[in-house]
Amino acid sequence: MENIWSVMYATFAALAEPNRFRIVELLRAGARPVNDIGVELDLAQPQVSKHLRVLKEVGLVEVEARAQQRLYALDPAPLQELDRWLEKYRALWVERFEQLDEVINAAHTQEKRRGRKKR
Amino acid sequence: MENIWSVMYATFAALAEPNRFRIVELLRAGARPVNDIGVELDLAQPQVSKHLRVLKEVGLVEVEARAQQRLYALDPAPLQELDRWLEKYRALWVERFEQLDEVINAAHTQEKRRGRKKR
DNA sequence: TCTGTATATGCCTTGACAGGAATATGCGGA
DNA sequence: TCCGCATATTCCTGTCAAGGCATATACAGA
Repeated sequence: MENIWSVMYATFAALAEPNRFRIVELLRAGARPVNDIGVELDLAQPQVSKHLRVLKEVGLVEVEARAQQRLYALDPAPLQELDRWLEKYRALWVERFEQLDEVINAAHTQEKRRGRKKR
Repeated sequence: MENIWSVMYATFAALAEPNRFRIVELLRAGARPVNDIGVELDLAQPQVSKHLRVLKEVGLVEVEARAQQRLYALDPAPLQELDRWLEKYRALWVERFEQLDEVINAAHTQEKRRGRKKR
């Protein structure tokens, strides 16, 4: 059995590769056949196919056969997963912002205080 | 000069490694010294140090010296970047949802229509 | 059925990276 | 100053993934 996060690792790995990231960004504008992608991003056709395979395996992309070509379209589902995962972290940067705010206020009031204990 | 996305690739690469991902998840609850992390996640100390180095390089973590130990804390800034990047994609899953909705409605009304052209 | 176009797959080489084990470094206390 | 604890670094090895190139597959049209 697999780790519950394994899907996320795979998604991260897929997006960590610059050319795949570019493909994802490109497909955001709409579906494209393989050759188109290669031309647009200046990649050899076999490499495009291979990258698309990886993207398909993690569910970031889906194919539709259109005569002899394949139309690849972005499937945002894994990105939505990522978004849900980030949810847990949003509180952190809000908190950070408040801390920063506090520091600024402290500076403004020129108030000197001893280092507070961490919670 | 670097690609504007290079920071994102690095963040993705950092999070694609299961043990680093676990470290990030662990640090969400608060800062920890190196040894603590190793014990908690059952990792050898050198590996923890190495993973922390990578996390620090991408800015996901920051260190505070505390006597002879180092307290590692999560820095959510890169995650916030990620969040901002995802912003552009949120519209996609909303759109998907609406398409799905449409399909459901169509099924409910038993309406038969010819395949519409893509926009 | 033969051909050409679009795409997928296989093989090879190379580079990056993770874990393991040994060792170096930094710092506080006696 | 010497020792010990906490952490960082180094070296080694194995694995895996990406690019380049050649080739296989699939399908439409003549």
